[in-house]
Amino acid sequence: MRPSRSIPTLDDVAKKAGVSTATVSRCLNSPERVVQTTRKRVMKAVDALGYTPNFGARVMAAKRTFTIGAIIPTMENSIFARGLQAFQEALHTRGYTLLVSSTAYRPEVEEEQIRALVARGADGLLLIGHERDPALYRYLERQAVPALIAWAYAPDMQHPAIGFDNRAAMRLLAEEVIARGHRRIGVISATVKGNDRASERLEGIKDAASAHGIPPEHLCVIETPYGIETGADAMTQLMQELQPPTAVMCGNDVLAAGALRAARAMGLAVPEDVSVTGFDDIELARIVTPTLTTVHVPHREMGTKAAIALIGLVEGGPVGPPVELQISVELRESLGPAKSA
Amino acid sequence: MRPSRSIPTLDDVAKKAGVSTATVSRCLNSPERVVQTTRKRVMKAVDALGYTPNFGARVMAAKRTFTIGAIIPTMENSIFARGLQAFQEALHTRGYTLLVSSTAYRPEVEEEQIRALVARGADGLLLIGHERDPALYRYLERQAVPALIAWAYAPDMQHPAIGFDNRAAMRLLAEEVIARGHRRIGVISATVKGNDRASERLEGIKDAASAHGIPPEHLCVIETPYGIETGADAMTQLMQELQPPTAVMCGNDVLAAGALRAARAMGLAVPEDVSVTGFDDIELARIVTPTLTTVHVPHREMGTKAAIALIGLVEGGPVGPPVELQISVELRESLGPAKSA
DNA sequence: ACTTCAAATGCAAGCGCTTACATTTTTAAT
DNA sequence: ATTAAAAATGTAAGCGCTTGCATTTGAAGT
Repeated sequence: MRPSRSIPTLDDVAKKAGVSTATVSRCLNSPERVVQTTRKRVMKAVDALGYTPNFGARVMAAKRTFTIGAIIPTMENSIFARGLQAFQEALHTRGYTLLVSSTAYRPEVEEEQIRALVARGADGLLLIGHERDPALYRYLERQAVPALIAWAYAPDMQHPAIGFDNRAAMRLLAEEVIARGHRRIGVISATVKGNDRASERLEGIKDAASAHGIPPEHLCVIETPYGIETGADAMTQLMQELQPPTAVMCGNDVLAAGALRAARAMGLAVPEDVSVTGFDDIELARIVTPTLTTVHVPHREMGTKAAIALIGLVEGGPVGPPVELQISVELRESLGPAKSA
Repeated sequence: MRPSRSIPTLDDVAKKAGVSTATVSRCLNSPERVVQTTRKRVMKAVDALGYTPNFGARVMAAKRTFTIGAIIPTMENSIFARGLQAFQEALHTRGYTLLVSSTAYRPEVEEEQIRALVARGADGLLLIGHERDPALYRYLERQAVPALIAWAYAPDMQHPAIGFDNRAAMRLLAEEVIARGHRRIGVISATVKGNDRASERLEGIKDAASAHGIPPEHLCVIETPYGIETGADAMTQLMQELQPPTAVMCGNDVLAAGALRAARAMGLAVPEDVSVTGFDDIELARIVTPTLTTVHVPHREMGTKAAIALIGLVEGGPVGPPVELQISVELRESLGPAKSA
């Protein structure tokens, strides 16, 4: 739809500067290969015309875009934001540009976005979690676009990855909860389908429960989409049971924030009447009242390392083993001893 | 760096299907122009080869990308996230893809990102706020890339825009504060330089102050970068003055959340000892304790309308006047009457 | 069977850029 | 001065795709 009038091309610049297009191209891409005087002349022409190289043409000719794509489930909250920001910064200092798309947790949208980014010549991709259609991995391989998986880790993963063991992390937290005497534990989990992080976290809780003689099926699990509202609703429901739990473990901090709000609305004191835990340690966790006991994830570190690793792959480096990041349990106010029955 | 081996091209598909490249191209872009039987054959070849059109080549030949770029100051918090999500959804249903970049509030990065997106063939751009180097606007015009400005509104704006009047909105809120008897008002503003939203909000407070006989220079203004920590620090500083303010107005909800935390840390009750207000009404505002009095901005509406407007521009529609969205003051717990001296 | 015309397909010219290779200019050594 | 080597620049061949125009095919009408 753009008027073809006026957008200057390499040719225009070349003409204006009285050189060949090759020289202009070299001025832009490897300045050291053209002598000062000509370079100056060319640059002046570039400025005068307000020339910007046409990216499509450039990609086509050069096969390289210095663009990395990231596809995340959502931008609506800070879970990925922090890590992504670090990722972007690290890329930027290394001369790469980041393009982000989000999928609203819908696999078919993810596929679409992956294709869009690949088609746009992304040199590499950052993907969240490892659970997706194998055909997609085959596609990426075929297109020779390296993809790095973040926010997930398992020692036996097929693909380059950087993350942490969601299951073990949540288990660690659950151990803390159980150690404080909680036996009736409610769980508010994010939707498990197509979300390996959510399902692994849930498993982690079950692991701890089994280990301490609590039959996993005694856990009262509510699965709900992402959000503060949904977290609050789930909490309300949990606490209305005949035998309400003494502790509610949430799949992430956002759900936990909702749970906290619901507890307050119901006149329940946290942690006196009921304990609540989260996961991710986003800023929210320190702001809510009471402050939230949660699992701390080194988001920024993950983002930075992901950038370095991905650039390594893009530039032809070898595929290293999955990288596991250390998490830690942050004990804060929202977790207390179980209320004696 | 991709091995040239194997990535299938239009030609490969054409050969495999025994037709010309033109026919394959038509199959992909205007299927109705090719007869069923051939189309099937071609599609089979496409699938068999795992063919994806090369975007660069496509752009170059067709001049149209169905891609919209958005450049936002930060992804680290939900201020833009909510609106952006709506923006993306609206674009998606209309067949456009959204690519996002962030600038960390640095103008030179913004310029870079704008160029990157334009070069990548973005059909249109979403920009936040109107304050930027005029040369950039000229550049966009020259490249014939329509840009829509969001999160800002002023009746006399030169460019297509959708947003709200930050100054008037903040003034409205300030009136409420003053109406409750506050005369010593502290202000925690985001960095004003290069950020018209921040400076207009500040002006809004001054407007209200002047109107009620409070000399604007009596306002105690602290300017600080974005963040919860910085907000908390500013609050601490403010409350240590000899004559601490009875109300602290913050430039956005995130700063206000920090202020609230600092108040608690200092043993100050909100709003009994000091009132606090925010701006934006992000989810945070309802979660903090006490809940935050703030200005509600219709983020999702803004995102959706921005998408529609921008697509209109991209598809050659006329440039409408700036659109003003209605905001409202949300009175919640954090604002109370001034503590009598 | 023989036009006529529309529908389907093929041909080939770019789109704007990079880069191998060829050519010219400069530098330095004899 | 003369010449070889190095440095700077130019030439032109694609990169993979779309699309105007030419050609072929097929259906319909006589």
